[in-house]
Amino acid sequence: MQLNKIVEFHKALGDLTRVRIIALLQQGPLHGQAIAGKLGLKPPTITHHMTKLREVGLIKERRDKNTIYFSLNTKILEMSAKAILTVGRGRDANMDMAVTVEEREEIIRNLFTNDGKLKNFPAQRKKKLVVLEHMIQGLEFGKVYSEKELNEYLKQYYDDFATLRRELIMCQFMYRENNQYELNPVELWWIH
Amino acid sequence: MQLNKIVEFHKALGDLTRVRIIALLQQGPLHGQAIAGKLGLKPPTITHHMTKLREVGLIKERRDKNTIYFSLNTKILEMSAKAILTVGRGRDANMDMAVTVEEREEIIRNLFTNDGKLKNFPAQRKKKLVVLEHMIQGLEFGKVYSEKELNEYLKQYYDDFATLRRELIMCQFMYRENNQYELNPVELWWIH
DNA sequence: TATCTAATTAAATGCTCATGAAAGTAGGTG
DNA sequence: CACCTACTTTCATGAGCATTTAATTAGATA
Repeated sequence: MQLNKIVEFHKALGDLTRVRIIALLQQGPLHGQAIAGKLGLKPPTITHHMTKLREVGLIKERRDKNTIYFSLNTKILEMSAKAILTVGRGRDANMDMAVTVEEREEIIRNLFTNDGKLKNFPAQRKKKLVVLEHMIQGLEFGKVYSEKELNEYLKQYYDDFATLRRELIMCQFMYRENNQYELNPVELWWIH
Repeated sequence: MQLNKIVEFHKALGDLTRVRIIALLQQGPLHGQAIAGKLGLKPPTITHHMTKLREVGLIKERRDKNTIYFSLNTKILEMSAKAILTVGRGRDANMDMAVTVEEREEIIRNLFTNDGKLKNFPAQRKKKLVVLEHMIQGLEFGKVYSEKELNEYLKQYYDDFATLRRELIMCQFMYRENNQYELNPVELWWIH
């Protein structure tokens, strides 16, 4: 898994309020005001924290009338929690250590314009992985994308979105099921 | 594990520099200046981060002349990383291994009056655990109680609240930090 | 002794972020 | 329509913290 993802995950849990929210959601789904009540906090504060937790993929939600029930994405929680145990080791080392932070930054600097557009799609596997991993940062974990949505998203980086889409599947960053696309669990990225 | 400990652990890993240090130490011990060199940072910065990591138990060190070799305490890393997976969970589920539901009900029926008062505090360990677990059901998980608040709460069950308070700590149902009390997550309860 | 190296401390700087008040949005109901 | 409820957005405040420079401590060596 990418170092930044790991950092963001732990940053999300490096706050007492958010850990208490996790503890509450372990018992079952809850809506916002219930959480606020149990923790003695105001609704805006809960919104703020749920946003943080959602950004790292830890929250699933279901809407009923104008009440939103939050629940825990335990799959993501488990994978993210275990990521730190293997960082810098084994297969992971080949991605994150063989490609140093400086190298990664240089690859991205060379292959993307200042506007964030991809200049050309690299053939070299190492660069390809860096580029793909960089572009999917804007995608949400656990969310299902239609092919149209995914095309739109990819087009902001590169006109030949079909190539990008195909590579995302072939390199296991994403998973396709009857024309719907979803990010693969981070675990699978290590296979590279 | 204690909620605050979990937070401190994740706070320690919620920083890119420290995660990079962890990744480096996964490969083997390193001394301070070597870490500084590999990360492109100054020695004081490394000192700062090693202090943070040491505070949550992640660092072992060995001194050779005036060089200090840091290495990773992988045991602590693993336990701390997994703590978030069970926080807030299990309340009733995990206790059952020691005592059956029927047994528990009989113990509570025998030792509490109809008003819910505790008749006397049992010496037998098994009964003691059931009684304590029963009484803390009214406490909020994740909330910090002053000693005064806790005394007030316990007094509703038993006049000798000091005994109850001491036993709650000794049996690991609660955790005390500078005269503030908090419920321990369930996974500690059945250690003893 | 003086000197070199490694690590730490102290102080300053600048950035990140948790919290809540006030105002705004969205969906549902009478 | 007005009204209610649940949630979000914006903004201000204040606390925490990552980083570095300069000075200091500690150990080893010649």
